[in-house]
Amino acid sequence: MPIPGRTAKVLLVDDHPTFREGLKSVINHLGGLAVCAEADNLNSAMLSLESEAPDMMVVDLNLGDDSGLRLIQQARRTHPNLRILVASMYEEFMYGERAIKAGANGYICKQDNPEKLAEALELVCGGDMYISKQLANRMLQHQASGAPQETDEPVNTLSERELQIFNLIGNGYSSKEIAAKLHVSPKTVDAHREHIKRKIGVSDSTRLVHRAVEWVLSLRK
Amino acid sequence: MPIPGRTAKVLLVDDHPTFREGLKSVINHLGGLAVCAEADNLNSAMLSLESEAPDMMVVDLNLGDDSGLRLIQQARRTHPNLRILVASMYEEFMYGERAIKAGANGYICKQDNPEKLAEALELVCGGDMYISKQLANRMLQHQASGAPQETDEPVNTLSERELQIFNLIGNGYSSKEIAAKLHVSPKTVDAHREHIKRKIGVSDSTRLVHRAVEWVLSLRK
DNA sequence: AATTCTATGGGGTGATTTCCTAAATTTGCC
DNA sequence: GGCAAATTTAGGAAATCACCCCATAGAATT
Repeated sequence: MPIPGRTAKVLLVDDHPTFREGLKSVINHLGGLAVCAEADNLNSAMLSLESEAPDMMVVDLNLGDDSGLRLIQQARRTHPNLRILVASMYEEFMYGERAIKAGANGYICKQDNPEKLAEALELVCGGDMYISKQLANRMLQHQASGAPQETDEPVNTLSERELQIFNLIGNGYSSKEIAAKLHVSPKTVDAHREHIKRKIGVSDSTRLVHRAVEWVLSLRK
Repeated sequence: MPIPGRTAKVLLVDDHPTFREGLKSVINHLGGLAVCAEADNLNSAMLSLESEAPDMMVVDLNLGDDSGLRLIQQARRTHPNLRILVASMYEEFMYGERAIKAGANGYICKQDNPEKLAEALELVCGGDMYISKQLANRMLQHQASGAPQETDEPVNTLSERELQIFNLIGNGYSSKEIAAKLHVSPKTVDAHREHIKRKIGVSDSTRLVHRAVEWVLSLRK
């Protein structure tokens, strides 16, 4: 019984109508929850938040143009008590931390079965967080290691030099090339890379490149 | 009335249970069709083809390890009369031609609305093809010119396995992770990476990741 | 003045990449 | 059917890189 005394209203935000259909089916069989509106992009989701005043939002991170994280940030700012559950097709370790920092209350994968989805829905609707132990631990470690965990994108905490290198990585340059370009030792670039990795919270260099490219491409649009 | 005189049996193959739920909902409201089995990977799908003898299969291309195309090929070989409809999260022009060549009878996007899905289901189940005019034209042109499409992106010259790995790289997975996902040696993945690099013309692994991420992000419209 | 942050790099170990090679399988073609 | 080409698989060796700890010096902050 997530919201005492009445049925909780849920807004679905996903750009796949058939997936929304499935979500609706699961939610309506759950009891205590009812879908009150649907949206397939950031703007119509924000409008529905105003007009329908839902208690909870289930949101995909990839709304065609990747605006899921921004939607979470905006919704969290304007609706502090809204419960937000992320349903992403990507594994938790890829987007989980960013989603939680943006203001989500829980994260599940679309690959998860309906039982897990139901569990997450009930917990998040009841006001609890729903994240895996692994992610919780990872976030605690990042917290403990002094990572400046603002609601901001971690990119903003990079120093100028680090941002410059992050940008070059995102444009496809190797460490050696960056070193040559900046007239410093490859070891220096290496050190910067390590710092960047710690700041944005990735564990290996494959994902550093991935993030960097993602970021660079997000600037071009 | 797709199959005269009786209800057509449909097998759903998708690794997102909630999406399957949505598909089921649409299909069961359609009349003339009924879901007889579900699967979330290549092997269990092939087993269901044997045990349930469905008339039709609705299949996602990205079954966790991206084995959808291979499933279509195998299913087409062993079940020549099976109707196969692809429901992919990627737009038709990216995977459509590959899917049809592998043996599919139709292709829709998960972003399409249930009406279009219903239309595709009925047409394909009735024995027709369901592809857009654009794709049909493109395939005819390729057929006519005979030559491998030089004007196309080099990505299209990748073999199926190579494309699968390219895609996983673009989603941020390391070679080791890909090897585990595909149940092959990391050395094999490395070899594929080398081949891919040669085909798309990049010299080092940083740029390979860069191109892969770029490509994957370009798939999300 | 002390501390933290930033930029710069060294050193060493183990993992990864790269290159070469090669077998089994599949595919395409005549 | 059968041969050639491409694909998929993977091993070994050498080169490279990632990733850990560490150090120095200047700048910024407190």
